[in-house]
Amino acid sequence: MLNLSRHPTTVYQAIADQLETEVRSQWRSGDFLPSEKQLAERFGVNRHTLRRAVDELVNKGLVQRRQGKGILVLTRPWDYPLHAQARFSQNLMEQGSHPTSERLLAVIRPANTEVAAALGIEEGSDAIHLRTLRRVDGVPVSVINHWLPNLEHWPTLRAFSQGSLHAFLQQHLSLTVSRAQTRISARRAQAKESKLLEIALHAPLLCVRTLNLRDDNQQVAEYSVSLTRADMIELTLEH
Amino acid sequence: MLNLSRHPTTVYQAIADQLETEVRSQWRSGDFLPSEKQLAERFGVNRHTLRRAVDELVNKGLVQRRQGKGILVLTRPWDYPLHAQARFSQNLMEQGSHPTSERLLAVIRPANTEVAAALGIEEGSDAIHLRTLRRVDGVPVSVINHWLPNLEHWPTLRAFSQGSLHAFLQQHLSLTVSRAQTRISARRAQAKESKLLEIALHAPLLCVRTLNLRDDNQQVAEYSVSLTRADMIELTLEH
DNA sequence: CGAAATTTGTTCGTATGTATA
DNA sequence: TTATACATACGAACAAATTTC
Repeated sequence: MLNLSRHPTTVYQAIADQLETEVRSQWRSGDFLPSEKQLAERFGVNRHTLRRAVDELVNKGLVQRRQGKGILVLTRPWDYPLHAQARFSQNLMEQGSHPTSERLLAVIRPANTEVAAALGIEEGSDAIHLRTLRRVDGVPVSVINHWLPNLEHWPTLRAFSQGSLHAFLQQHLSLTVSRAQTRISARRAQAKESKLLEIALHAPLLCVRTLNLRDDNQQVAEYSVSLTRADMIELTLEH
Repeated sequence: MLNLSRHPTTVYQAIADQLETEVRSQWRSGDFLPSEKQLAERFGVNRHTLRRAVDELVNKGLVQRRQGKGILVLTRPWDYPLHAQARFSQNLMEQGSHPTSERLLAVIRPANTEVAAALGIEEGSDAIHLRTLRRVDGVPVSVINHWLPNLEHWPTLRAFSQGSLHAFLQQHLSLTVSRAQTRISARRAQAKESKLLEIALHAPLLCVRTLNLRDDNQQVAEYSVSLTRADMIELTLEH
């Protein structure tokens, strides 16, 4: 009855495998699975064992428990090709210059420790803060926070609404910038990020911090931190 | 007895909070906690309840279970100050040339699809496969798989046991190599990787795929895939 | 080397609490 | 209010991995 072909280690694991297959094929985002009681009866196991199996799906981000309601399916179609076939590649040097971005936020706010250190300004002093969301084929892939120390650019920048920020700086402020340093790390998606990027809580994100200098005087022009869905994008670098 | 000050919701949560405090203050990486039986008796709860509390710490990546042994503490003091202060930086260009690596594996085996494509050989034909583990201050940070297409190097390479692979190639085979392409992605740690790197299951890993060419004739000399603890290492790139 | 003891992992059962419809 | 469904907690037993003797 159960698929025990690959790793027939435990009962709950076999049930988890079976449930994952069903969730990925015959259930859709927003659906609720049958109740734990029903599923336990169907598989002929104790409800604890069934719960342990569902735990696996919860940890994989495929379903969510809702007390009093049921087990919510989160499956997204691009969850299937876990292998890198369906990934997009992005050149690491193209940070901040994607024509497909939309602006989510544009404010002036005090710089925190990290931003102040990067921009070379005093902690708590004002800086321009933009947030953009980049999509590929309509799917959100990166949320990028940009900070700029030069407040004189604010009247112009607040008009930025979509497209490439670097192209905008060039066009409206005659400002050309180049990358001085790039730092790459990875971490799990937190609540806000998982909502923006439409992914599971704790899904892995690539984090790229870039410092951009003005070409003319080598002053810091922009500091950006991009968070990119690691299941969608791979960074490349040619030497 | 238990710290119920903040979220006194459940027994297991209160125990988890208490254990987390203790793990962060009085235990060190590599220690084993008292047995579940002892802890359950100490807190006056059933072993299931104690296990549910430890589950919380496992999910946070603070401890790891080892069947038959105990509960391993992984405390990383840099877990809370989410700022990257305590991180080590690694230049992205230094892939494969770390003097602190130890060899875990050295075999000849058929290349799978990915490796064959990278090395430019036929799928299923033999290649040299090395696996190394890199540590920083004794803490495992990267596991690296290296594949080399030239089987003539095997008699020499099988003697490689520790240190920098690239230095070894240079010294014993007069082979100098350079990076041609680098691809960077991120994913969650799977079971084997989390054990090797002593991190939580599903902890984020940076994955760097590098293609190295011989300097003399530009032939593919080595393809490597490194998996690095994202909580420990940050990749940097100066331009 | 092997048997026993220890420790974590899995599975059953039962009961009660809490959130939702 | 009642019924349903998930959440927590206790108890018992055995399996599997590791260490110890």
